[in-house]
Amino acid sequence: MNKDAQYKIGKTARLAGVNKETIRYYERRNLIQEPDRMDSGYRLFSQRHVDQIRFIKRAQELGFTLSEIEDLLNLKMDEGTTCSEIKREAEQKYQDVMSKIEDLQRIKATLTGLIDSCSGSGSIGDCSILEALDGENIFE
Amino acid sequence: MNKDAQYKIGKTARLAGVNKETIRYYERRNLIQEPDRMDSGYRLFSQRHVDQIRFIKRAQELGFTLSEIEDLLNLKMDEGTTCSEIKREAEQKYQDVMSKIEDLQRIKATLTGLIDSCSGSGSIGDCSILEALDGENIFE
DNA sequence: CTTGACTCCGTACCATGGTACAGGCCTTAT
DNA sequence: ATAAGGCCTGTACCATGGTACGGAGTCAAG
Repeated sequence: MNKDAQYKIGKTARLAGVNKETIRYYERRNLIQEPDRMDSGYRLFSQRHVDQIRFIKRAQELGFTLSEIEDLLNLKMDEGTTCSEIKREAEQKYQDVMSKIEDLQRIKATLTGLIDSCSGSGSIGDCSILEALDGENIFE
Repeated sequence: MNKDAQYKIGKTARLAGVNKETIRYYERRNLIQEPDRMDSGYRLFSQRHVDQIRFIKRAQELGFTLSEIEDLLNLKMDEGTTCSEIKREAEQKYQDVMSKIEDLQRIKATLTGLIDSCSGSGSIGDCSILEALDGENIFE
């Protein structure tokens, strides 16, 4: 378990739980540091790279886009960054998530209304769901 | 207000509240019937087309993708479709929306936890948000 | 030393929902 | 009759987050 172990891309991908192509893609997008190279040109990644890829994956699970994660990583690397800057990013993302939830709640309410209005029997000539979608009054 | 009025694409786009290119795109995707054509090749749309484009837009606002809307339109056109089939689609979409909401609720809770854990002062060396993203234990 | 597995790079492609030309023809108002 | 504006097609491009492929070079185990 050498701290300075170097992994080729396949092993790195397995350790980080992603596809090899994803790693190359992250490298192109500058989401990870350029790896060392063997004489042959093979990439050599360190444990830090693996950790960073996992960081990216976790941030994605929290709804951050890769661009936002890039910003986050830049903040993370910068000695001058304060904790409050990071917190502000998290709070911004919290607001984003909240507003997505609100959008979906409205959609859900509309769907509930449509579903309740539909008897579920008969032909589509009388379907109140289609009528509502045809009309102007869905979001009243 | 002739029921059989025929509009060229620009007017149709204004009436339906979309971009001209969007109409052509919907036509390519078979989301609207092929319009009549003038001798010159100009498309001539009817009020029915306008209504259909609005139908599509409203269904989109409810979270249906264009592929799903295509299915919905096929059901709508088919005389043999029953109201319960339409209702089933709506219920399926309701489930989709619910599960998106649930995902976002979990994300929101995680973000809340991270934000609360962060004092907001100090340098990033001590930032509990970054620590959590570095660690394994974000989701509990 | 051979052979299979691995890696390289560049490019193209996937889905999603459009938008933006370019070059040329058509319509409409004056 | 002419000019401005609208419309045609085909193709390329936008963002997002990757995945796939081909042809060539490399590594490692037996």
